[in-house]
Amino acid sequence: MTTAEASAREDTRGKILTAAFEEFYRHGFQGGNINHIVERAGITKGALFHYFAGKRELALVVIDEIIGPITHARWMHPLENSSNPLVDLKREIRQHIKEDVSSGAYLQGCPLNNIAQEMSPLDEGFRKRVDRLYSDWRQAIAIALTSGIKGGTVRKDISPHDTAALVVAAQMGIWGSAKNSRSADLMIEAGNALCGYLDTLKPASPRS
Amino acid sequence: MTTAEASAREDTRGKILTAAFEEFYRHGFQGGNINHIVERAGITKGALFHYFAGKRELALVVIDEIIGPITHARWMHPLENSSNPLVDLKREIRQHIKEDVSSGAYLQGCPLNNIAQEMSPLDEGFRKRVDRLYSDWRQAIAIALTSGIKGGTVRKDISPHDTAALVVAAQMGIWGSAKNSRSADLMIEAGNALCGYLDTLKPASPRS
Amino acid sequence: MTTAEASAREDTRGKILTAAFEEFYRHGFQGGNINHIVERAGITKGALFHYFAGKRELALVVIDEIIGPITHARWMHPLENSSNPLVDLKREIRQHIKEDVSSGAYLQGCPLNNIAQEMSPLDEGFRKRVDRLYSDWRQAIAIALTSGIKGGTVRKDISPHDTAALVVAAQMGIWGSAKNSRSADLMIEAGNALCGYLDTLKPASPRS
Amino acid sequence: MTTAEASAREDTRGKILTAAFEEFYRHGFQGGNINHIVERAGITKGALFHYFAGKRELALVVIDEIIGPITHARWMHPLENSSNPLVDLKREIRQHIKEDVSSGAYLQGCPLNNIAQEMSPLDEGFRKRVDRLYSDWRQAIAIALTSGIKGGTVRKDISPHDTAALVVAAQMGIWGSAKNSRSADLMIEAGNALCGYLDTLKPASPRS
DNA sequence: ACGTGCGGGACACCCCGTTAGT
DNA sequence: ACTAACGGGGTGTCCCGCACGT
Repeated sequence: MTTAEASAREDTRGKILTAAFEEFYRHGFQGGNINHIVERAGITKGALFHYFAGKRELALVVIDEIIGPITHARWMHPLENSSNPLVDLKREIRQHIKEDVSSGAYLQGCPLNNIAQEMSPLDEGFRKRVDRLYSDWRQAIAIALTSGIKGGTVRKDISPHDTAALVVAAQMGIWGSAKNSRSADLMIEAGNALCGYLDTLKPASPRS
Repeated sequence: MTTAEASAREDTRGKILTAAFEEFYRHGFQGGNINHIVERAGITKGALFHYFAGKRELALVVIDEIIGPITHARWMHPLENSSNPLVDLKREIRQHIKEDVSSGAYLQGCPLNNIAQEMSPLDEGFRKRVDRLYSDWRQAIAIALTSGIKGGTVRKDISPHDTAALVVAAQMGIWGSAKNSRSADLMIEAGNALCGYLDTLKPASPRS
Repeated sequence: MTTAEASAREDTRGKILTAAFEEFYRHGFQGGNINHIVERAGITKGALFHYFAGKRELALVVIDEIIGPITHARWMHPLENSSNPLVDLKREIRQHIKEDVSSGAYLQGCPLNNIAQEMSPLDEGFRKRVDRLYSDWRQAIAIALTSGIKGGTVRKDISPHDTAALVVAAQMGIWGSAKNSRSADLMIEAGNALCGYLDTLKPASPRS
Repeated sequence: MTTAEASAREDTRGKILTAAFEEFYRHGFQGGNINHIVERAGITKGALFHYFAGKRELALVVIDEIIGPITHARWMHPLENSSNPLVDLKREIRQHIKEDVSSGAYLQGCPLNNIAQEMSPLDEGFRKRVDRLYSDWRQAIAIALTSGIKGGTVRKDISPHDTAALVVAAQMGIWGSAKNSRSADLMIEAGNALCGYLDTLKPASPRS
């Protein structure tokens, strides 16, 4: 295969994935329409079927190749080798809120959470892939908190494992709340409260 | 209309609503099947369309008459006239986790959140009803916290409004996390962390 | 339900079955087209789906309610209480050949055999229903032959069981041959030979 | 073209034909799937369409080059220059039943008859090729019987033409019956009866 | 108040064939 | 000779809602 063909292939495949991500993000998996995907990608059903075995398989690849990398990039990479996880977590949170508010993404919800809530109880294939991402995310936070405890930037009496579970859950809930309420303010306010919570995890300052 | 007729009417209507709640809870609104509802309710489609204008209207009534009352009973009533909101909130949370773990409800997610995540961006009618419930819930917590501040059982330097938003969001996220992971442990651990957060809202003990 | 409704129901159901029989007879089950059936029956797909769960189930009912009764009426009933099975069998064979030749049915083959050859190896549900009809047919012949042996109109040294199997097989093959060759003559000639075979089953005349 | 090239060509073509025969034998022509053929042959669709104009043409070549030669070898060649056609026919029949029972081929039916029953009324190209094979077969038997009459091994008062038609039809029907019933016994029993029929074609022994 | 036959349409699937390339 | 991306359409499924009945 030539380079041109390979890139054409990746191009078409990528267009399908992008269009599928958009469609499923907007209408959910069950509500998503294959014809819309085909139209938006500017291809035909034959091409789609050539690359993906069906709607379900397409959605699973969207999770693996679109949603997964985004989640890693946004939530996990910034915490790697963090010396002060509380600061880094707060920066992440504020950064993500700022972006979602200005882009309007807060109105559509978290792509990962959307698909999770819809499909987890219905399809084990979806559930496993989504759960892996959330597990990784929780673990990344727990590791950062543990290293923060060692480095003295985090209180020693908290459970990194439980705390990580709460932080992830809170962010799922915050984005979901903002979506339901169509309220950027709500996102900001709850975000502030979450940052306030993270502040309580700092070691008691020696003298105050 | 006689009393017997009226109660027969309520009986049929109630059976439809119960069956519809079950169906939408399990498969979502878009994935829910009217024929299944009809079968489970032991009635016919004619009866369903006699009482409800369509699938959408049926689901809206389910929110109003089934999910709404449950939410009020579980989350809002226990906080009314609370003298110590932190204690009451923690009791609520632990109670709900215990129930959901033993009933297996943690596997299906929160009925309100499920429908919220699926339908809020797609249909304004759904969104408004769901948002009203969440708003009420947040307000109930905020009022309780405010009264706690006045009563000296809650720190004075926190924002009841923001805190309420976080508490509600956290619980949305916790139940959703447990659903995705099929893990009761995760629900318990994140619940513990949430209770730990609530403990940080207590006024600094006079001497420490 | 009123009589009018019931008969309307039977009417629609019957129209679908008749149209389906025609379609499957002409194009086979796999090649048969549901849209053609709907058009020919003058109904809609909704009505078809109301009465039958799908293409497969429709075809199975066609076997039970159309092909089965025809087969019984043509091949089995005339042999009941036969005192001279060889004569009755030959009359059946000649009668059926005459009818098929004049109606042109010899060009389309035997409805039962068509569906049998196509679907038996692919679907156990089809196979069982078809096999039951052929079994009944063979048994009807075997019983008649046995009773002919007792009555002295059939040779005592033949196996009614094996002979019945051959007679049925021969008729399957004769109709099939005529279909392939588009030749009424072939059907007549092979039918003559089959009648000749039946003649050899007569007891040796006492003196000759 | 070199010898190596030619043989490579024949190799690919042959693999396609073998795979196509298998597929059409199992699922019929209409139910047969080109992708399965391509996969089983270990080639690509491009190669298939390079050698054959389409699904239909492929199937026609399968008849000509696979099914036809098999039929000739099994049914016609053994009868050439037969001095005692009844003995040779019976040997053929018993041999073929033994083989089909032990190989399980009785469950799949006769490849020629399968395609004949499915496609003869739908496509004249199929019909003509299939009919030619059956005609040849009938003629081979008729010629052998005629020569048997001349040689004194067959009764003089039978019609070789009609008898040949019945013998071929009976074998079509026997194999078909066994396929429908999934019964090797049925094949054997009907085969016995057919051999019994052939025995009646022997000239009456001078005195007994 | 409630049953039932039925309308009409959309949706996912999947499949045969072509064409630009090497 | 052979490849692989791709075209385009037909097919079965199935579902929501209506229009009558009684």
